[in-house]
Amino acid sequence: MQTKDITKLTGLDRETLRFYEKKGIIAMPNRTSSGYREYSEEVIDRINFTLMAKEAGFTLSEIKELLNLKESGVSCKTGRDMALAKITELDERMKALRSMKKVLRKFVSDCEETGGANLKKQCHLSFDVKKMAK
Amino acid sequence: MQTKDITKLTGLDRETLRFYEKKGIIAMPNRTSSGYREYSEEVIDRINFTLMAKEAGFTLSEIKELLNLKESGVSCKTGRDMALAKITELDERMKALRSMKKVLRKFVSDCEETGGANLKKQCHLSFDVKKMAK
DNA sequence: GTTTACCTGGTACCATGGTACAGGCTTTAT
DNA sequence: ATAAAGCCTGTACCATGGTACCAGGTAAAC
Repeated sequence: MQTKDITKLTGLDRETLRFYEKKGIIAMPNRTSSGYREYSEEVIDRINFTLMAKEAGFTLSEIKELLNLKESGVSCKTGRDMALAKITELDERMKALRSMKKVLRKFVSDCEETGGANLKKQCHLSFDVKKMAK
Repeated sequence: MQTKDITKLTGLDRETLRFYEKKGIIAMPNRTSSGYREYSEEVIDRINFTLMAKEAGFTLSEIKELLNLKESGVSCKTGRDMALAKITELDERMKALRSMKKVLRKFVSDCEETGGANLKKQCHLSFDVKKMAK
């Protein structure tokens, strides 16, 4: 598979692909005799993982670390501990997502009650996070 | 309340506070006769909201937009639609968090089965997102 | 056999979200 | 009254995560 195929399958563009290669997210692929990159299927999974992890709020260097756990020769216990720490982070982030969603839903329902009046009058986002978190 | 008080209550430092002011996240506060900033309580809520929204994956300019919905004179319907769009984004993001968590938990349990062997041997993160999403 | 699409490396540029001075005034503590 | 702590504006700098362009080589289609 060549660059073009990967861009089609992942939605990433050529430049981003090269950028991820430089950052160690994807391995340096084999080359054809003329120097073109020849990717294996595996890269697709790595990229999909990367996109998901990014959406989940991880940075590229965290993602790289996770992707390379296998090759890094780190002990199983260390790897496990890292994963557990990431899970804790995810739980924190989920809490924020839920609070945020609650705030937005409240806003939407306030809006609907006014039946289209100007926002100034009745609807407003409550920023009192402590109250909303309850 | 002065700068110092706000930094104590929010954990943000002075520079970041000024940065948020410049970005329109927090309003330009009143000043004492000597030019010192004098904040009202409201700013605390705005900052807490901002921190939560950031954790939930929103950018500062999205956060600004949300915080200023009230003052922006936008119609209720428009505001409502914006909020609904954000909720959809949050749902997408939550899906990514859940997939990610599943991947990490699988990894942890693989690790535990090996009883401390080297990572290379038995544990590995599955990057096959499609498979994991099931 | 040439046009067109695609690839190469290299470098420069961009926005976002801060962080770090510098140089100077104000307030508080000793 | 003088030092330390705090605040002011302004500018410069930083990392992250890309994006865009350049000059040229390659490959496929017509």
